[in-house]
Amino acid sequence: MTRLAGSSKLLRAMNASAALAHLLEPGGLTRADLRKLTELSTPTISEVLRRLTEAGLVTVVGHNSGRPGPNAEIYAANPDAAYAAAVSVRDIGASRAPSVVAALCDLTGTVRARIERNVDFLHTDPKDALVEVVAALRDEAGIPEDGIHHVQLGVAGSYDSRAETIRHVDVHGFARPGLVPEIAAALGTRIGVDNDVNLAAIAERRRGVGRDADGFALLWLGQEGLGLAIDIGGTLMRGARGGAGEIGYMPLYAPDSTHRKIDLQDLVGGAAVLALGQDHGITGTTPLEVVTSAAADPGAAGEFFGQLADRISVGLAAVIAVLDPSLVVLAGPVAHAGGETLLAAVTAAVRRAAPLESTIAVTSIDDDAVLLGTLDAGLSAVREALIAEIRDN
Amino acid sequence: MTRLAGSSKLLRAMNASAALAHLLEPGGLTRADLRKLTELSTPTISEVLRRLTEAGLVTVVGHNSGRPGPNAEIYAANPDAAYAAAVSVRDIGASRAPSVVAALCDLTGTVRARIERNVDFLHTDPKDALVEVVAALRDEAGIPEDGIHHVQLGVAGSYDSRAETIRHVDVHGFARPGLVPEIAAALGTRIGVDNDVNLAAIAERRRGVGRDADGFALLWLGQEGLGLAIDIGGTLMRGARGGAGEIGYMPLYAPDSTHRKIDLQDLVGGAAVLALGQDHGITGTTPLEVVTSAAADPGAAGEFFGQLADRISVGLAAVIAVLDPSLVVLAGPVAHAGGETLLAAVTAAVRRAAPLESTIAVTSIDDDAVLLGTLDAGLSAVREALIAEIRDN
DNA sequence: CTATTGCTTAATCAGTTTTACTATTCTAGG
DNA sequence: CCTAGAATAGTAAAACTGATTAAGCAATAG
Repeated sequence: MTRLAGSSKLLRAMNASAALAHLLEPGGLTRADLRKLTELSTPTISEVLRRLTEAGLVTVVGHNSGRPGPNAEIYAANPDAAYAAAVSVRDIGASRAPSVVAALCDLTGTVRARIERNVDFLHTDPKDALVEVVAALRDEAGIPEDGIHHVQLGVAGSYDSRAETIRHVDVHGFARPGLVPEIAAALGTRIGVDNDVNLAAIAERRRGVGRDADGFALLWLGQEGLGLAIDIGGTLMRGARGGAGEIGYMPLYAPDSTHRKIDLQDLVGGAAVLALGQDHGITGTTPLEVVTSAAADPGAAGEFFGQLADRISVGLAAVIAVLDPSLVVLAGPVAHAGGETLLAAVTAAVRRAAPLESTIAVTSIDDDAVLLGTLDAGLSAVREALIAEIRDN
Repeated sequence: MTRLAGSSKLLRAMNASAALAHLLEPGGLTRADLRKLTELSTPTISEVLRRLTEAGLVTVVGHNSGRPGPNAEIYAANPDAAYAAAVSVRDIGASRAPSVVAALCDLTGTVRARIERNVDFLHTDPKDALVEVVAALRDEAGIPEDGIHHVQLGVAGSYDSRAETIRHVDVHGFARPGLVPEIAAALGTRIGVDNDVNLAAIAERRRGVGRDADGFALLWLGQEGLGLAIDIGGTLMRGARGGAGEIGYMPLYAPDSTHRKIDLQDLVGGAAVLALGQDHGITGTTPLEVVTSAAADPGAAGEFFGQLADRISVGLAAVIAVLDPSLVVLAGPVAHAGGETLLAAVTAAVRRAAPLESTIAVTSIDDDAVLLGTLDAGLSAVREALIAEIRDN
């Protein structure tokens, strides 16, 4: 419970930070709106807005009209008060996609720059690449040297925030201990790192099917591996060492020793999907191609989807039993390509395996979910930093 | 982030509630201690203590001495300011234990009364039984009619706090929708309901091996079923409908159709433990007896423990992959009886199945963990209610 | 022109802190 | 053993900060 104590200074800081928090939400607010939201009196709201405006965090963005009396001023957070950068790094592997995708947005979330790079991390130090990419973003958006407050990094691995170390990562050079503080020092900004699947879940929470859920589990079916993100009321469960959701390594029960030990990755990882597709005579040289062509002709690929769904339901059943999520989201390239056909098959398979109370859905994000989520995470970090700064300045 | 806003009234309430929160912790505090803890000035501390004392929430419990100057007064929460009652209801099933165990404690956590009943719920309405038990507790402790602020109920089922309904419960009469509000009305107190395994985890967090963990998963191996509780930094994950941790229903992967569908309950539930024991020629007519006699002669029962541990590791592997807990606690009668022998076997089995980073431990609570946890939960509820009451009176 | 609304100014109020002071108790020195 | 001095506990008064209430002025729709 609240153990904050203090004097009138604390009060002022709290009121300013409460107002700023409301102003950071999209859509402008008049003094009257803020009055209702914060339950503060008019003079106090004026005073708070005066200070926030002086600090450059808030600006007048318009005027009300159409009602009697003077036109009320509409305030909103100043878009240029701070910027957040997002960098998504991935193993190129089977797909031929760029290995670095990055974007920059202002305080209102508007994307100001977006670039793609094909960095060869075998011959480039991650720190140098990061610095170069962030500088390029700044150039493209035309933003001053110190404009970026936070750089958020997304990687296909688990991030141990306590040890500040990235683990289980395939991209060369990123597992080096001490890398993250080095990058932070080189960039001169705050830095956040998170698992790509977690970041996709953040995007799903803010713009996708997870928007109104009180919590959900997101199963990521990627070209290579698979992953899980757990959202509880908007916050992600990361586990003791950032390893929560690393279900690819989950061993499966073998009733007797005649079956070799297999894990979930062997069942629904990219290689397994590719092999399953070939068994069913479906064309394609990557998992994504296989599922895409199967989804194009669901009639012929019914058997394929059925078996794939059965395998997916093995993992989902464990997740549902442990977490009881109200919603399960299927995401990642394979799930996106499978679409409604895959969804129907998985729903049926899970219902067969266990009494199902969770809703299952497919991601509704068509753009690069990981990048969008990384941006969202970076933006949240910037906003919280601003609010905290106001609160305990 | 903090969106609280208000005027000096809020400040006073916050300061009072912060002080009360500190005073509710065990051990008395002087004004000087509170000064350091809250960073408030001496006059303010005096004022806050004056108000809290007037409200009867705080009393002087002693005087400092041995240092120069006047003897400082030592303040602490008044034990008799409020009481919490805990009632643990269980299905008698194979064990012959009482079906209702209840206790009452004061605000400092001292147990003032404890009773056991063997209520036949086939012929008694839960509401009537609850009212009777709580009245008996009050009598035994000699506490006035309105002294009990909160009654906490523990049941072997999942509690959906949104629907105020108990699900998956074996005890007759408790699944009836609307029961919980009825009980609350009949008792005239606040009421809390939770799953027995969750409550055992609360006890483990406050008095057991989970004390210093930043999070843990508790696997409950009971006489009948099994369950899981997930503690994240002191708060429990309950899932969308209170069904998180209902891993008994978790279906297991069957690589081909020759194996019938089985779930985890079939593998490590009480009946399975009993059967496994009999297969290995271990004496005993209940799961607890089997494990107890096996643990008495670990040399002869090595094979039994090995196979049991293999089965347990199936469930644990899924839990660890999904949650990445820093600690896994084995609890419940079977685990308690298995002790260090079982622990060693399970640790070995899990290590074989998956790269293990989580520590595994056996519960360190010898008393009725569920009842203790229920008391703890009730006490926390009372304390938070008092703090909140002060805060926004 | 009037009613209504937006916003500011002045006066008041509540709560905390600073400063000053008194009272109490231990320690040290005679 | 007694007493002076130092350190600490707690209170009282005054000053300070920030919020609210009340009053008033300006702007605008109808």
